[in-house]
Amino acid sequence: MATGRTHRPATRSRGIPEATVARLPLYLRALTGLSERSVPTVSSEELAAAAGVNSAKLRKDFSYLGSYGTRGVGYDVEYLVYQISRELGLTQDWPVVIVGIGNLGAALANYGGFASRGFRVAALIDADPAMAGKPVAGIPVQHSDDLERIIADNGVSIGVIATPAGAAQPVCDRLVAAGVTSILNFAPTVLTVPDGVDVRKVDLSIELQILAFHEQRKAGEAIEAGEAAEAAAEADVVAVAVAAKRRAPADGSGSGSAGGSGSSGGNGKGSDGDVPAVMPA
Amino acid sequence: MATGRTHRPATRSRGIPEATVARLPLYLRALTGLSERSVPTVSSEELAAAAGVNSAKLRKDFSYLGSYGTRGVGYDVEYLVYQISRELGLTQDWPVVIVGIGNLGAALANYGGFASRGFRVAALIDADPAMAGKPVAGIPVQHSDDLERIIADNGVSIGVIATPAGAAQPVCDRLVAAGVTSILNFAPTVLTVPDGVDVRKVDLSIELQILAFHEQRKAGEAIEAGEAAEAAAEADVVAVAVAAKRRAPADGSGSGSAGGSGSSGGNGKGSDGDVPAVMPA
DNA sequence: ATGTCTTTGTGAACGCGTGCACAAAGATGG
DNA sequence: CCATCTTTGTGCACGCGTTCACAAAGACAT
Ligand SMILES: NC(=O)c1ccc[n+]([C@@H]2O[C@H](COP(=O)([O-])OP(=O)(O)OC[C@H]3O[C@@H](n4cnc5c(N)ncnc54)[C@H](O)[C@@H]3O)[C@@H](O)[C@H]2O)c1
Ligand SMILES: NC(=O)c1ccc[n+]([C@@H]2O[C@H](COP(=O)([O-])OP(=O)(O)OC[C@H]3O[C@@H](n4cnc5c(N)ncnc54)[C@H](O)[C@@H]3O)[C@@H](O)[C@H]2O)c1
Repeated sequence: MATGRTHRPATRSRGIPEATVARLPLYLRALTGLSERSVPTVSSEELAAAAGVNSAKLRKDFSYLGSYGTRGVGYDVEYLVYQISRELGLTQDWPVVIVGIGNLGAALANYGGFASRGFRVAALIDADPAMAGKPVAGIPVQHSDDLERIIADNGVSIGVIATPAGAAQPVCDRLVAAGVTSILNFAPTVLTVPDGVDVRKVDLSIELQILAFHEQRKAGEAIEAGEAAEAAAEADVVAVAVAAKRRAPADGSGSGSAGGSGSSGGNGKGSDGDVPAVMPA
Repeated sequence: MATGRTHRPATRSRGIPEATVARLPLYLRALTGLSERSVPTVSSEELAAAAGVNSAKLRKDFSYLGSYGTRGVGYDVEYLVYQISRELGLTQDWPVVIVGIGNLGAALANYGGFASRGFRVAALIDADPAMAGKPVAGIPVQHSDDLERIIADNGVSIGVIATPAGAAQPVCDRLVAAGVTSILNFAPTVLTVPDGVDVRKVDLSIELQILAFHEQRKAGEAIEAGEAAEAAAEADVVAVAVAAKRRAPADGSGSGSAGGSGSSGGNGKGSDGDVPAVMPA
């Protein structure tokens, strides 16, 4: 998940909670799908299922936008699509620049989902002189010397950074100085920006590490359970039916549906008994 | 940020809060930087600044791992690097498969940051027969017919999905059936998985929409302020002319009241004054 | 040994987000 | 017009996450 705003301790922006804002695009996507299939109305229950959220949460989210539903019927799909689009600012055109046209930057430039919702790739910028003029996804790459002019000429307020980590902060500073007030950062660095500028980051490495944490925990629990259950013979399974032997540690607590997990941890490795490289004092 | 776990209402995994787990990679990155510069110890204040978080939060995060600091001194960098790595499961090897080797998948395969921390690209999988055998980032692409065998042979438990949206759920199902229990999804779809399987998603489109929301809000506020202050000269909040002609309808309603529905959008503009395609009844 | 100074670890308060549960609103049928 | 049935909108309670603030722990100097 690309998470992480910077600064702004959850300022209830115009009355709409941040968590709600983050879900609106999800609803919008589900609604667009319904719209294409000409479904006229949808209930909170159905839409919530399509978006993968709780229906009460969805209703509360919509309540922040106003009362757009009809009791006993549900929500008018087209109308809701319009309202959410307007709320998110998608009824206007957002020129975007991508800085750093390498592997990732090029993939982003080629991404069709960009233009689909009000976003338009206004320019591609790279520091490599050899790339200047070369077209990527039909758009000629421009040299970063012209960054300020490009931002100004196109009225760009959203910038995407796909440069190496070391270049990210300097590029960010230039973008901000040139007038950009929203940045989507793919480089693995913490960007520092002045107040009034929003930064969101997408960090593949962090996502994988979070998954690894849970994966390790799952494997650990499985082993614990397995050993407790007396040297289960199912030692080196990997494929077997995933949650088949689900052992739910029955954590006891009532509310949280828990959801631990069983399942085979992939690597049945044994070599993890490493020792701290350095002791603390 | 790539956000979004699926299911699991924040089950305090092994006592470590989910929010803390999500920050550990951030700390680890900062610590690695210090380690490379041979800094022996670091205070919570310094490290927190480097990671872009509050120092109290950082100390509380570390307290979940144990008492690894020394009062009056700070934390031993090397020791902390090891502890966090171990906690995240990075001391072991995690074979990963990438499914869908298109623009994005190829960029991911080429991503160096992958191997840096215990993650190893075990295989690249694509449904296009024309791609089979072709090397991408030095690794030959394999056909998706062999998906199950590849997962099993390599003991893969983490899968990355970079296929078109339509193929994501079927691919996900096959991965899970084959034994994968953690999935990082780049396709713009809500994946449904059985209990015990973790899904995280990276959704560029959602990130942009969230930025657009705030961008619109900023523009609206700037105008409000400007008008209220009567052509005040302090217009240069950050980016002066950015989207200067937007006119947020300033819905006025306080919290919840939900009352003032009417008030038709205040955009007196000509061109962008779209009208709801359908009214709600 | 004692005092001072730095920094950790955490108790406690607070606010946000979530989900339950239900009254009210409105559709639908007779 | 009334009864019934569906579904919204939201009051409320609860738990997680964040932050403040401070006592305790230990380093270091004298
Ligand atoms: N490739 C991925 O899948 C992936 C995944 C996650 C994160 N990332 C991160 O995204 C960033 C880009 O990754 P990549 O694989 O595309 O790298 P890359 O080396 O292929 O591309 C980087 C590009 O940035 C350009 N560049 C360098 N300095 C610049 C500057 N100051 N101004 C403008 N352009 C500049 C380079 O000329 C190059 O074209 C890196 O920070 C990487 O860590 C990449
Ligand atoms: N390119 C981006 O920057 C970007 C950004 C955000 C999200 N995405 C999403 O990532 C996904 C991939 O984007 P892309 O630009 O690389 O698309 P792409 O069309 O270039 O690549 C898709 C690849 O998936 C393969 N594929 C299709 N069905 C498959 C199946 N059933 N099993 C295995 N492989 C299959 C195709 O052969 C193709 O090689 C899309 O869902 C897209 O929306 C892409």
